[in-house]
Amino acid sequence: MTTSTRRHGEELEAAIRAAVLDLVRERGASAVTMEAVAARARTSKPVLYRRWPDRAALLRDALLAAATAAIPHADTGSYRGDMLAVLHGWADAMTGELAPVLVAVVAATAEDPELAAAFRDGVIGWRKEEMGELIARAVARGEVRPDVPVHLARELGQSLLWHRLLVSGDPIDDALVVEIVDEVLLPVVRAR
Amino acid sequence: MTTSTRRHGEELEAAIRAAVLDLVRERGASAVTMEAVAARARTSKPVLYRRWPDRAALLRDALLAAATAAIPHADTGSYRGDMLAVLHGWADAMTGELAPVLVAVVAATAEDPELAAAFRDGVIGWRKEEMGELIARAVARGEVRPDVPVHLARELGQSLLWHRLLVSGDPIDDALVVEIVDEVLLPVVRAR
DNA sequence: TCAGCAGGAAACGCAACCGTTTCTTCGGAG
DNA sequence: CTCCGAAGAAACGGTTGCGTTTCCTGCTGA
Repeated sequence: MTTSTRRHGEELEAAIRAAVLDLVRERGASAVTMEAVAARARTSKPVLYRRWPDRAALLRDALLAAATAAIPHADTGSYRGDMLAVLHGWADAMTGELAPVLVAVVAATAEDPELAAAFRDGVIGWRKEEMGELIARAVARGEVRPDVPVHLARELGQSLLWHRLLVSGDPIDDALVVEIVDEVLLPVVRAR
Repeated sequence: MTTSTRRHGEELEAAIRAAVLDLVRERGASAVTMEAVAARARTSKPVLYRRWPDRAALLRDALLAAATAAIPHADTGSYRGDMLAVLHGWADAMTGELAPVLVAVVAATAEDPELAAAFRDGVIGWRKEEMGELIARAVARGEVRPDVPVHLARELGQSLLWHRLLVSGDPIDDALVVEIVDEVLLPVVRAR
């Protein structure tokens, strides 16, 4: 039985963060009230306030932790393989359980400058570096022209996926990823 | 003096919608309370409730009206010219006074399915058609290969701009638009 | 083993905002 | 000119969520 055992430290915190994400998924970020989180995690408000100064900090922490875990990496040996792997990773995140969380992060960004800064420095900044290295490897292998506009190439594939997730609402699937790589990324990146 | 004149009908409604947008810009969508809107528009709550059933409806209405007005069109006679015009239009919207409003629309979409549907059917759907026609004209002129993946090509440029506005926070300017057209759109669309 | 820290339950006062009601006053249509 | 509908001011009760406090209890680590 896990029931009625009093949780501590790391275990308790994980349960709280999970409760936040559950609420985001089921009823949106506005449903993440201190009361609701405490109830959902079967704990109490003072426990929350002992760890996070206020509601915004808790939401920020839980969302960022989840988003960070979602970033895909790849080093398959070819540009096409790397890009397929990375974009499949994003597509999975954007179609699975994490999708509402990713949407919520961006939405919350609009009203929480601190979250915006952390998200862009941490999550997005890290992703930029990964993509930069991926492209550098491809250039070194001669698969990608050396004068490719890196700042565009490294966000092109993800942009299309984010656009569908956030703006158009159009479906995302594996066929789309392949199409993006073969019809968009390769032509852009190929020597002319 | 405009002061102390009692406004009516269309004029009053416009002032209310403007008040909503002002609040969104200055203090975020969560600051759009019925009290705040009434105060800002120098009117009273019953006036609001006479026109909109609740807070969500008012916000939805004001945001959608503003977003709809932002959609750029173009028919310059060339694919490159059309795309430059359309993307410059978006870039202007995303860097000017409308930027926080566009962000707020997408953010609000996450918690208001009715707004999401209206935004995607209306604003985005309309844009898709415009872009489809733009591409069809370009195909007819022989500037674009006939087997171009239209569903990708028509959202490619905008995706990069939306991604910067919503996700990465990276700057948007006219040089970027030119680069997108010349380095991304043209290579993708050109006969191979 | 036992002291004390941290978890958990309950209730608190407070503030904000909802949507409504009442009443007064302006101004536009006939 | 006058009448009626709409504008505007003010206050209402009700709800919700904040962040805090108090108190008890069980787990953990010395």
